[in-house]
Amino acid sequence: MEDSSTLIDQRREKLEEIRQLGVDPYPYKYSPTHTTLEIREQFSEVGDQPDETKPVRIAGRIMTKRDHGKSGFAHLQDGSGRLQIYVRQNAVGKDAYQVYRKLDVGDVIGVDGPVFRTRTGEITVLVNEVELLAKSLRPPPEKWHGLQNKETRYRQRYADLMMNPEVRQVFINRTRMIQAVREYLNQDGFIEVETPILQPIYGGATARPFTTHHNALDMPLYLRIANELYLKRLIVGGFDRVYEFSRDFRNEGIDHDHSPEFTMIELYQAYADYEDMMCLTENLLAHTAQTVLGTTQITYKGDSISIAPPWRRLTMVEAIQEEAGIDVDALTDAELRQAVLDVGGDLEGVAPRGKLIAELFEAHVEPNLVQPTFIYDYPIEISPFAKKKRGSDRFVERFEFFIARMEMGNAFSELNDPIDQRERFTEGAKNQEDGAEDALMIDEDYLRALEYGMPPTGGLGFGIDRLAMLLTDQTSIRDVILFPQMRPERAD
RNA sequence: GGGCCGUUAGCUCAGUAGGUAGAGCAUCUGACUUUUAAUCAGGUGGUCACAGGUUCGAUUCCUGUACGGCUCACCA
Repeated sequence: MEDSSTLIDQRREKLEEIRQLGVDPYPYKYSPTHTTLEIREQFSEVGDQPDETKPVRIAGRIMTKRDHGKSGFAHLQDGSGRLQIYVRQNAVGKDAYQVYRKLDVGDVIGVDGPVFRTRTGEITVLVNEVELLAKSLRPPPEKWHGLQNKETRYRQRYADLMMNPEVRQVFINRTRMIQAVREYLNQDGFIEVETPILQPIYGGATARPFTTHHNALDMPLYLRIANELYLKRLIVGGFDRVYEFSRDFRNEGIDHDHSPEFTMIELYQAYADYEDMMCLTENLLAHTAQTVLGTTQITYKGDSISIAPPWRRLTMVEAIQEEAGIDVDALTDAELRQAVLDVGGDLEGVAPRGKLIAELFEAHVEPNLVQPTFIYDYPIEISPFAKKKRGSDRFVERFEFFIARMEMGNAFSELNDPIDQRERFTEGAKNQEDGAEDALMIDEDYLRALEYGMPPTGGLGFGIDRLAMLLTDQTSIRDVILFPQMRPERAD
């Protein structure tokens, strides 16, 4: 990172000059009275005469600077926006003005003075005192185009955020979205909990984990791929409604909607089933969109989408019938295999019927699900933690919901029969003999918990990052994660 | 993993049908006390991602590497 630059050299020289003038370029504190936004609001009626009896103090980064001899304009940017300041030599004094002239775009300063409106109508602080709060040594990106280069934007998110207000808004909306979800669940009697990220046995999903090692215990540990099984232990323990925003880690590919480190929310509600979860899902997301965006009508990649309940609901079998005209129940195993081959599916090993059905669904239906849609009743073979559908041995009470062609979340009537659960584990663990790293690990402690008895429970999980993408109209998951994972830069 | 594309000044980008490069902004010097992409005058700034090859000569053509983007496949 030691890239020599004359621009940086110049700023270091200025830093020394400022010190020579007796100014500390890195003081300890400043006490603003207002944010720039508060000034905009409180002084919206201000006239062209500054009211010296109502001085304000604001602090922020110099984003533009226009010097005019013995006066100058600049824009300060703080967390709430930008505001213009006007610095005049005969207001701040000659010495202070000398220091001000040495300041650069990028420097953080505090100013004190009254508010007025300039000839062109812009609300402006007429500065009586300037204080340098932090000297910037690295020149910021260009003021007009901002920072465009995607690689730099991801690697130096700080520069991206300071230059690109729309990026900042994406992340503010992400946070507000999380707050809206939390608020809704808290009001609905849910308790937010924290469960282990380091897990001795990973479970609750199928994915390859990140592996680490605990020295003192001398044992392997895994970064969680899901927190499902811990939350259900809490249901056994008597927390009837729990949720957790869970940073999960999956050692898989990276693309526009997959990140090795991502955020899910999982929630569990005792005495509920998957239909209750459908209602909760659509109401929760509608509330969230309404809170963050003020509407349930959103636009994503040019598609107009309504989040308002009720959402379309259809079973996986119905969906395949509708979109592909294929009645999977009428097909023999061989015909089903052929149907999968027809859509370019791969049939490694002995694919059970349920997997074939899911393949057909993914190929024919998933790409068409733009409006919010619940797809329910999944094949049992791909759903080891879901309870069998009432009256069926082949399907389970599970749904996933899709919006804008993205798989957003997953829910079940949770399997609470410990004997059935053990069989599902055993079935799933068979994959491990094939060396599959994402095979199910038998979690004996979880089975023990179920043996104590878990009430009937509805569970739901959905991807926070994907929801953030949807609500902020971003096409890549990296654009809703502040510091996306990147390969290291080459050391020069 | 495959395919396509990109990497040129601090930033945003041109460009060289092979003869070592330009603009705008930023920066520096000077002028300027209501500007706002301030203006005016004059300057500085680049191993053209990295390494090989072809060539009298490569930033340009070829090959490889690194990093990134888009996309297809896979996993969520």
